[in-house]
Amino acid sequence: MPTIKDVASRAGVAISTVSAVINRSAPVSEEVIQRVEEAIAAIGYLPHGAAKALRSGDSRLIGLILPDITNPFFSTVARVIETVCMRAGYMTFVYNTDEDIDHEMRILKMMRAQRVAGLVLISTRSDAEHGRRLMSEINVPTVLFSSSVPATPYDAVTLDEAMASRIAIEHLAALGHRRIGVLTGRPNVSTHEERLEACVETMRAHGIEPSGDLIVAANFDQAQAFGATKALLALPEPPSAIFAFSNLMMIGMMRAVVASGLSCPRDISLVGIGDFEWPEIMNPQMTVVSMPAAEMAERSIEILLAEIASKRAPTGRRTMFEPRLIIRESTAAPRLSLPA
Amino acid sequence: MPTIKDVASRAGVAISTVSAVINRSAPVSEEVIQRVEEAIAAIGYLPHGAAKALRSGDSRLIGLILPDITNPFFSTVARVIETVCMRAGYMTFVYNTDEDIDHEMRILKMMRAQRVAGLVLISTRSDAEHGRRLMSEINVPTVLFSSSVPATPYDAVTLDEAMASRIAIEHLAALGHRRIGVLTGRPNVSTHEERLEACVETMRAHGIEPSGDLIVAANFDQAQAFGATKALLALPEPPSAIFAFSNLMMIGMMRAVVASGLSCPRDISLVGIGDFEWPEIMNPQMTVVSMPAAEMAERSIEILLAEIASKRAPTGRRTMFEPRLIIRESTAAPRLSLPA
DNA sequence: TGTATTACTCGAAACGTTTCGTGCAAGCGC
DNA sequence: GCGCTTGCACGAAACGTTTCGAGTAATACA
Repeated sequence: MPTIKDVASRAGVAISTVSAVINRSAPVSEEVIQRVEEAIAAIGYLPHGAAKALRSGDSRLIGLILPDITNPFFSTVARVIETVCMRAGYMTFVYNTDEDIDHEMRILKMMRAQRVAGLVLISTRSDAEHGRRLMSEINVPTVLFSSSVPATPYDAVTLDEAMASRIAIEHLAALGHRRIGVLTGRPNVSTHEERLEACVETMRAHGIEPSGDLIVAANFDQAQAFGATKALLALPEPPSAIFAFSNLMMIGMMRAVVASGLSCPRDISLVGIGDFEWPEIMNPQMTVVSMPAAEMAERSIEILLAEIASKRAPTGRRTMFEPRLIIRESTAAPRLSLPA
Repeated sequence: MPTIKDVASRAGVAISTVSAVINRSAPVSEEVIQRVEEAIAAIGYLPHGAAKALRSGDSRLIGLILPDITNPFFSTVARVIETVCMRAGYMTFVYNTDEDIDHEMRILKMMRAQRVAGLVLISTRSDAEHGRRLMSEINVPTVLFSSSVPATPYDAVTLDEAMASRIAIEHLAALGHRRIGVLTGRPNVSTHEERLEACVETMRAHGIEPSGDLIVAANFDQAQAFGATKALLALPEPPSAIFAFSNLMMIGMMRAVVASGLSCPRDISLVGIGDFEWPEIMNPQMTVVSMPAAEMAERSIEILLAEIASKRAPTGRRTMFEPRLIIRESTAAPRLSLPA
């Protein structure tokens, strides 16, 4: 591959002059610019990214760490971030953690080895201990996405998680449901904790005493949600509605309802957090709490790029977005309401 | 950030010795290895990727270029490739072309600037002219995925496209369909060309003369498939079945059927190429020609890594995988068959 | 007309590694 | 006891850039 040296000698100028015209970092005469650009085109020169990064100390690389790109929510996040980064002259590394904390740390290490200029991190845990580990492993501007980690100075972009639970439970309560099942995520994850707390609060506010039997952790996982839903449905007194904390768990619920020979919403109402791109092809069309994925992604990368550009310390601010309840077909009044 | 120099001075050895223990590239006494490893751990040293790449001439980077990571087919491809690469000590860049040929070339350029060691490319076009452009732009081992480009020396991993069309059309013909619509992709794409040719052949083999009215290009696109399907349905003599060349177009078809107030498979049968992860939550469950996405991805990256490792020229071989017809609910016998 | 300024170009150092030739001591065969 | 190999450690060069101080010619100012 040709180097800047080849360009220089072909154009009959010094290496530093070529650099100046490429980066427009110093005044160069029109005539020399011409010659250099011709030389570049003629030999097909492309600056060597690693050499540039090494010398300038700026990798122009950004890392995105998320649970699973296969999840449509995360893939749209990735697309948005990639697009914005490219426009700003950054390339992106996208890596999957599979919600495995050790793997997350391993990926963080790889990113650090690449000297990424910044990180958007959808972390798998959000307790203080993990926060400390993160702090020791991360030495670049970082924004947390869809989770907030205490004891940590990073900016965060999240949903208003409490509101998400509240509008879902209120919808169900308004329909007349009293026995409401909840498929939650996993302890030490802020989305889990905050949504769960708001669920309980909202139920109590509506005179429903949350029952431990009906609130089950399903790890944000489709298969676990399937199993948990079947178990819930097999209870002597099954819930008349179930609320799930993720889009994948919603799918698990629906599969379980089908597999149990029941029908939604006739036998059971279903709501979840996270929308689907083509609701009309689903059976039934799901009532969901939808989150503005693209807007959130855009905001997070904007915050990150601003922090990188300004070289300012993070503010530790949390930017929240509002979820929206979309009522479709999967929720209805309970079939027969038992006397309270 | 600490450098190898800091490690060296803390361990009381030369820089080259540190390098030798890190890379196990030369014999080092057990005692010195100890000291060096302690020093590394103590100061939290991580080799500088760009410096390594620059000096060694090996970026340990692999590029994956695909149409749209948001498409579940491609996101599973990306996951597989990322996983295999990481295991082999490579990092991956994943970029979306949006099926825009100029954007594809731009991304190729970025990849070249990063001096990626290899490329798996799901190209947007596959005519000879594009092949020539590719050849001039690509100077690293490359495997083409899901497309084959003539006049090009690259290895390719694809579906047996002819078989995909054949089994779909044969299924429809066996059910008794005579007026079969086809939603194709876009000219100059090998998946389009090969599938279309096989469609026509198979129809003729079954005594069905393909009609130009019923074969419409929808660009592999969901929205265009929606429109095309509505148009097909509004024909004076609408088809009794439609076959689409992609999973997204299948969704477009189903939406169009719903929007037209019709019912599948009662009023029309629908088949497509590409499966969905949770067919049972769809209405109706789709009959599809499924392709082994993960296996294909795995094979392609294996071929690429082998080519990189062996430093051998590509063989130009095409590895084909067999599609499989999965019959579910969206196909049935035509409602009333007109006399031929 | 002399001097300060500007516009341009250049050469060399530096970024953090790997690689290679060299040196040195110990062990070996004869 | 001598020369050879072997095992280990070292120093310096090189990878392809950017950056910076310095040099030169032309222009502007007084």
